[in-house]
Amino acid sequence: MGPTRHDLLTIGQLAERSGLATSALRYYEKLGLIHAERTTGNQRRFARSTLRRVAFVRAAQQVGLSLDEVRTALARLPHDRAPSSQDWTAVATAWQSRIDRQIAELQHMKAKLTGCIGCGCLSLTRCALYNAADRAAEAGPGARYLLTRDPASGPEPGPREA
Amino acid sequence: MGPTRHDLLTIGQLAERSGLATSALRYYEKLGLIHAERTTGNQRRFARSTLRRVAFVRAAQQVGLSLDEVRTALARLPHDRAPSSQDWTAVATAWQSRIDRQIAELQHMKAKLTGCIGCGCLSLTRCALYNAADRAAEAGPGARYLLTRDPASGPEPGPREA
DNA sequence: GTGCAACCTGAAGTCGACTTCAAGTCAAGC
DNA sequence: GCTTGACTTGAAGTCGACTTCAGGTTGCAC
Repeated sequence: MGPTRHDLLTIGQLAERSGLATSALRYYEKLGLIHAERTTGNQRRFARSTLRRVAFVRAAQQVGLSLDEVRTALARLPHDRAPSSQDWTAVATAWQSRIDRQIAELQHMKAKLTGCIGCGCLSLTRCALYNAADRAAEAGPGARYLLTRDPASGPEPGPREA
Repeated sequence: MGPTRHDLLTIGQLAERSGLATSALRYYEKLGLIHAERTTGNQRRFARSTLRRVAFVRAAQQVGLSLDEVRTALARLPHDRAPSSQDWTAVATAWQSRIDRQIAELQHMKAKLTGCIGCGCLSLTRCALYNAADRAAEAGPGARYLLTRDPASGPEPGPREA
């Protein structure tokens, strides 16, 4: 099954080449992330550039963006032609700082764990991990990947150990 | 509202002290993550140690564990008494390597972005980012945080640029 | 002994990112 | 021109981690 005709891909071909399911691609189209022309018989035909767009979406997801955020990011790139180096640099640096934040949070967490291994405590009053988890959890449900430490969460009346 | 009586906490008190909603605590109980005794009138009363247990759950979630995995992890710790230093060290080191993996993936992604900024390409054939995203996305739906690059995904018949 | 906040239950709803399903239509190779 | 696989649609289902709701009960201060 080589490419059937000129530059337009069927949804099946796009799926195969992008590694996504056709259902996902339809979903993306509904969200406005990608666009398809239609044959007289109402079947989708995707421009080859859609492959690039889809890849962009997946990459953005890996960085932690929601599809809604991806839509915004895509809106900033030129509509359906190749983005310039500048366009791309802006996006990529934004993503990098996002990644940096995520890494920083992970390292913070790791440092806490190290401390806890040292002390072996799991002490309610002393353990940094507890104080980390304590109030650190209002990031809502759903696709949280790694969130939120919340320093200085006010002095609690010290409880006895359990 | 000081602690009303001895060492048992109502669900409201536990909620306040742990920073979780009562609904979440009931949910945790249903999953078997925490345990409550009951008054004659069927109201929950939590041991003080539950606070520790809840903190453990939240900390584990931050590391990226699902509640189901947390249940497993909790099962490895002594039932409702303070875990020993050894118990804890085992868990914490496991978590650390998890964190390390996550960090590594993020750094991998970041490196790719840096490369892409350099080349400014968004080239279908050359850009590492595309090849990363290309087949990297079968981690199922839901709380994926940062996943999966999939090296060596077979040579595709090189497409022209879009 | 009464008022009311806090508690109880099970069922259903929510969110994001999809997948699955049913029932029908299109494209193209023979 | 017919068959068959790829496509179409909208609606509903899934998953994890909860929240919200409705309708009823308990605990405790006054």
